[in-house]
This record gives sequence, structure tokens and C-alpha cells, in this order.
Amino acid sequence: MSTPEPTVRRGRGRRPADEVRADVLRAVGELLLSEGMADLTFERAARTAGVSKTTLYKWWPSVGALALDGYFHAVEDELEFPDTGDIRADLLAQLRAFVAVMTGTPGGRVLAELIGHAQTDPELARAYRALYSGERRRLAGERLQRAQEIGQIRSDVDVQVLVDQLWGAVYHRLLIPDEPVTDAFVGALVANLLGGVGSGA
Amino acid sequence: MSTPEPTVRRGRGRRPADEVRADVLRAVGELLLSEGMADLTFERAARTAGVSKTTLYKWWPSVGALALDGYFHAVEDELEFPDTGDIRADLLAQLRAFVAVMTGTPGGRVLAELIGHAQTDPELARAYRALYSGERRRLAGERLQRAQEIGQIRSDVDVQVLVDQLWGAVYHRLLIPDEPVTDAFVGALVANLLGGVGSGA
DNA sequence: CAAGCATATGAACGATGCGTTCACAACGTC
DNA sequence: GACGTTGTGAACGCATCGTTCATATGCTTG
Repeated sequence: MSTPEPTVRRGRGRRPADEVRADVLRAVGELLLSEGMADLTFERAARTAGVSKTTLYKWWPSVGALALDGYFHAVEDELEFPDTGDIRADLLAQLRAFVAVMTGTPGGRVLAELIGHAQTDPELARAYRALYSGERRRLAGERLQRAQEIGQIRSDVDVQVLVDQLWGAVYHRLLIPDEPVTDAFVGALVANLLGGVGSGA
Repeated sequence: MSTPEPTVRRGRGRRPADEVRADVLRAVGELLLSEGMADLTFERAARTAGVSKTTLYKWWPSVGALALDGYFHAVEDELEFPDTGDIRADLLAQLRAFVAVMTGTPGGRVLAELIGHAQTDPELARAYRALYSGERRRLAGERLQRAQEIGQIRSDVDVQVLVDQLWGAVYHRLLIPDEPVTDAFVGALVANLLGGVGSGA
């Protein structure tokens, strides 16, 4: 409810497409980080960006797609997959960086909301997989496979399953927060998987 | 959009609360399983159940809460945690049964949509944890702890982390379907964790 | 058995967002 | 300098929201 939107008045007529697009993404990013995507609508995005609603409808098929664009424009995701040759250290480093972003910035909340929205917005789900999750899965898989090739991970293991048991486990706690996401949790994830939790035969 | 709702005409005045509640839950369950919760609204639920919208607003704080009630009324979740004394076999059995429900019935889709909706509906999120996820985490934890006590799982392991690396991994593939959820996947989950995927030191 | 309380009903309301339409204006190009 | 592309502003009908109100009836108490 209602900070009076900073409605920017403009004349009519065309403005450069790139300029408009930049305004929109900036505005959407701001709205997302400050209020989450529950209250994000075409109407509000248009008002905040000082852009015609018509324009938004022409460029983005759904609120979700708009949010996805705005989110990535805002965070310029830069989670690297380090490769020092030591898979245990690299996994810990990457997962800790990931957790830091997810819990220490509004980015985690927004990402969760994007995934949430994707459950009932096929358009957004497709865009999310195409732009984000697929790529990250590929990068993680490549790093894990290199570890496998030099014998740090058993050769009969399907590395994609490991992605679910590491990052997927983190997402699980983000989306269904019964338990906290801590560095200790991350340490346990890696230790459990690499060393195994069974004892005897 | 728009099967013409089977509007049930009724007289005015009070009907037994239990009867009304039953009608509502039945209707919501039907709507959820047939159309998902994207199109579920107070309006449609009221129309389908042949109940006044006012009544719904009085009993349920949000569409999400209504959906959650309707869902559990419809599926009467009965995923047991077997205990044969063999933790590997029991985990496989439970996870396979879980996966069967999630992929073989509309229940999986609806559950994903509930979790999705909970990301932007704190009321629903709280209800979900209270009614469902917390309880299931507790049950799984107890079974894992028994295995730990008889030495099938190492004693220094935090069993709650295992929940995230087993069921959480499944949820990950359900919510972000880059990779399929199969029995082979389940097998790999259990094998990876119990045996470990590292090789050397 | 009668009185009264609790509760569902139906109808209406203003507000908001949706998704689309339209004529018009200005930018960039040829 | 003309033209086509593209954003602009305004207005629509429609759906849902969340709320209000007087009314009708089942249930319970005395």
C-alpha cells in the first residue's frame, strides 16, 4: 500500500528503445529488491519506470518474465565455479559464496519468489531454466566432471545427482525454511557426500 | 478458462458449519487437482462449493491457506516411514513411494504450486511448515536417528542435513525441472550418501 | 417448547489490476 | 526531408479482491 509512485512525467512520442529498456529494468530491479515480487505488476512497473504500460506488454509476455529480466539485470550474477584442483575446497568455497548471497542480500528472497512464481507460470519456468538454472547446472557439472577425471570422485557417479544433493539441498532450506542455512550446514553437505555417512557394510 | 461452474442454488440462512466446511474442502480439492492453484480464487471456490464468499473470507485468511486445507483433505497424506531395521532399504522404499506420488499423480504438481505460492504468502508458508513439512522432517529425522543408534549411520552426522540431501534433492528436481525424477535418481541419492562419492583421501 | 444466539446467505460497493485498443508524436534511417 | 518503426497516453470492459449490510435459519439454552 502506497508510497505514491515517483511518477515521471514525459512528453509523448518515441524514445530510444535501449533507454526505455534500461529504465524498465532498473525500475523492476528496485521494486523487486524493495518489495519483493508479490506486489510487482505491469501497472506499477510502468508507473515507476515512467514508461507506458503498452510498451511493457509488447516486450514481456508475463510479469514473471519481466521480473526475471529485472532480477538478473540487478544482480549481474557472478557466482564463479573456482577450480584449484581440490574439489572439496572448491565446493566449499562456491557453496559458501552462494549461501552468502542467498542469506545476506535480498537476492535470496527474490530468487525464491521467482522460483515460486515459476510454479504457476510456465512462461517464467521456461525462461528461468533457459537463462539461469540450466547454465548453472552445466557449469557445476563440468567442474565435478573434471574432479571425476582426476580421480577425486568415483567414476560411476552421476555428477548431476550431486548438484541436487549440494545446491538442491540449499534451495530446499531456502524454499521451505524449517532449518537455517548456515556455513555449518554447507560443511556438512560436502562432508556427507564426499565421505559417505554409512559406517559398516 | 471457464467451464461454467456448477452453481448450486440454495436458500438463505444457516447450515451446519461442518457441512459447509466439508463442501468447501471437497470443492477446493477438486479445483486444485483439475486446474491447479493458479486459477483458484475465493470467488470460484465459493461458486463451486455453493457457498457464500463471505463465509470463506471468515474462515480462511488467504487463498493459500484455503488451498492447503483443501489439498490435505483431498490427499490425506499417508507416506509412511517404514522401519525394517535396514536403513538403506527403508530409505529407498520411502523415497520411491514419495516419488511415485509426486510424479504419478496430480498431487506433485499441486504440492509444488503450494510451495511456490508460499514464497509470497507468509500466512501460507507458516501453515505449510506447521501442518506438513515440520512433521515430515521430524518423522524422517526419527527414523534416521534410530539407524544412527544401531550404527548404520555415523554418529557424528547431523541427520537433518540428510533430509535435505534426500528429500530436498527430490524437491529440487520437482521445483526446477532441469532433470527428471526417476527411480534411478532415487537410487543414486541413497548410494551417494551412504557410500560417499569421494575415492582417495 | 419457545426465545435468542450464532452463523450462513446474497447482494452490492469501490478499488485495483488485467489485457487490449486507438490515434498521435518523435526518433532514426534512407 | 520523407517515412516507417516504435513509444505514448488515454480509455475501455472485465475479473477479483476484500468488505459491508440486512436477512434468514439452524442450534441451543432455559
